[in-house]
Amino acid sequence: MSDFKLLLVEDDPNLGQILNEYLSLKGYETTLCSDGEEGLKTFKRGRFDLCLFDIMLPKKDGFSMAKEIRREDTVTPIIFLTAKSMKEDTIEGFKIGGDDYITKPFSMEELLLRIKAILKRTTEGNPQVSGQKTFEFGSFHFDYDKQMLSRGGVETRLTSKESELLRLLCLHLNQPLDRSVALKLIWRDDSYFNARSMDVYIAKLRKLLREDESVQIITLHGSGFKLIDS
Amino acid sequence: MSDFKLLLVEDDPNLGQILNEYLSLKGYETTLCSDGEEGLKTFKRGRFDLCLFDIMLPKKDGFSMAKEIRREDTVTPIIFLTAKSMKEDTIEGFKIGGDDYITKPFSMEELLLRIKAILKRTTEGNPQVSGQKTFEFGSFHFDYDKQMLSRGGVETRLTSKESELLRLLCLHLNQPLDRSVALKLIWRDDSYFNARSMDVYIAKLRKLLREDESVQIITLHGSGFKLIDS
DNA sequence: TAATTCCTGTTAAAAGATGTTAAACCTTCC
DNA sequence: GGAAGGTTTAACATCTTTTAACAGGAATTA
Repeated sequence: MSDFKLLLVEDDPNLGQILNEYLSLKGYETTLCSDGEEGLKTFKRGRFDLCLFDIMLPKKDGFSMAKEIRREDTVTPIIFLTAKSMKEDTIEGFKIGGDDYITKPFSMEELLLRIKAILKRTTEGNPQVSGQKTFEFGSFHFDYDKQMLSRGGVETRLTSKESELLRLLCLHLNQPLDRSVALKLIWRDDSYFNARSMDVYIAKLRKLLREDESVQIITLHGSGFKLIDS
Repeated sequence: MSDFKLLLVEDDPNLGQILNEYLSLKGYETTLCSDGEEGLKTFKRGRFDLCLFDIMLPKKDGFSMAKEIRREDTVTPIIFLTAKSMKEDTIEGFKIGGDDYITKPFSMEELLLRIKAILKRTTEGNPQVSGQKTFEFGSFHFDYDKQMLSRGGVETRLTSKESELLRLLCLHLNQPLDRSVALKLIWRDDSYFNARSMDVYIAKLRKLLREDESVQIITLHGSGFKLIDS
């Protein structure tokens, strides 16, 4: 039970409904609004831990809402739901103070991970919410913050991309990790070249993990990978 | 002792002098400039928590100054000192991102309250402008105001840029500090050369922090740095 | 099963970003 | 004007990430 309150503003009734149900299922208390003015009113009335704003909205768009909110409140994180066509730098301008964005179409899992990451960040220093930063699998110990993989006293420094990918695999230990989820979370975009880049990193990780036979990265052809620890 | 730095730009020498003295008395560190160009130059050179700009000024008016500043810095609040005759809606346009205005004649107390309110709002929970002045990490103690880093009785005097950067890293301890965020806040401009300058300072800090193994500055390739304390 | 196509594995080279040091440049203070 | 200290620029080294190229598998279709 996470007990976090989310404000979701999305005009597409189908998507809004689905997101609302999914997030409720995941333990968040979600309030759904279907246009900008209603969203803003709702925001001002209640207290929310995080906002999810579609950008194109009736009456008042997501950016305008954010701008108004930021006059009073520089803390509450806002995630924008954007169409892929959106210029990156348009959005960049709004990435001040913990804001983030996610491009449509996105998977539920992707959104959830993003929400978790942000809430973790903003609640940090709060001992009861300790995020997972270290992982154990096989005979390995992996410290995501330090970007360090160690085994039997031997430490290997990882690069940022290696760390990011290994972290995602660890979070899904013995479970499938979807290609496009990983690509969007780490590379921010699921494109052909990024996909090939990811394959290169899978190869690198495999080489590193070769030390321990009980650990492997399995290929799920056409869908993704799975880190298994037997 | 509030320890906030204010930039006051006012061409009327009498008013400027009085405000300067009054605000200093109230515990603010005030810098007074008498025209727009000087004000802008001073702003770019130092780090201020709040600006007080007269609108009618020699060389460059207050609005133009604000406009130039907002290109680089969307954070630092600005209060305009306006003549009563000024059209309200002219000013409204500039009330973006925490800006405010106050019409002449005003009482000192009124201004003080306005300043307090804004500083309170912008400092609260906002890591980038948090008023935290001393930091502990690993076996280090860092005093931002004194620009002093100490460890086991050994004190090292830091330069201002070193201090600014270390402060930002400390404010984001164990969290990513974005390159462009740091550049905009410290160098006021995210350009190629400033970025290289920042890299030089990262190297300097790393050398200083090398004393304690449990503390490191991790590179987040393509995005920034992270000060970790394990 | 053969042929085709798509997807992944692997390696190396290219491109890009950062690390590091030293010299050049700028201020400030005598 | 010169010295001292701080900051930026330049140059080169190194590391990280992406792109390219080719080799194999896996799935699909006939």
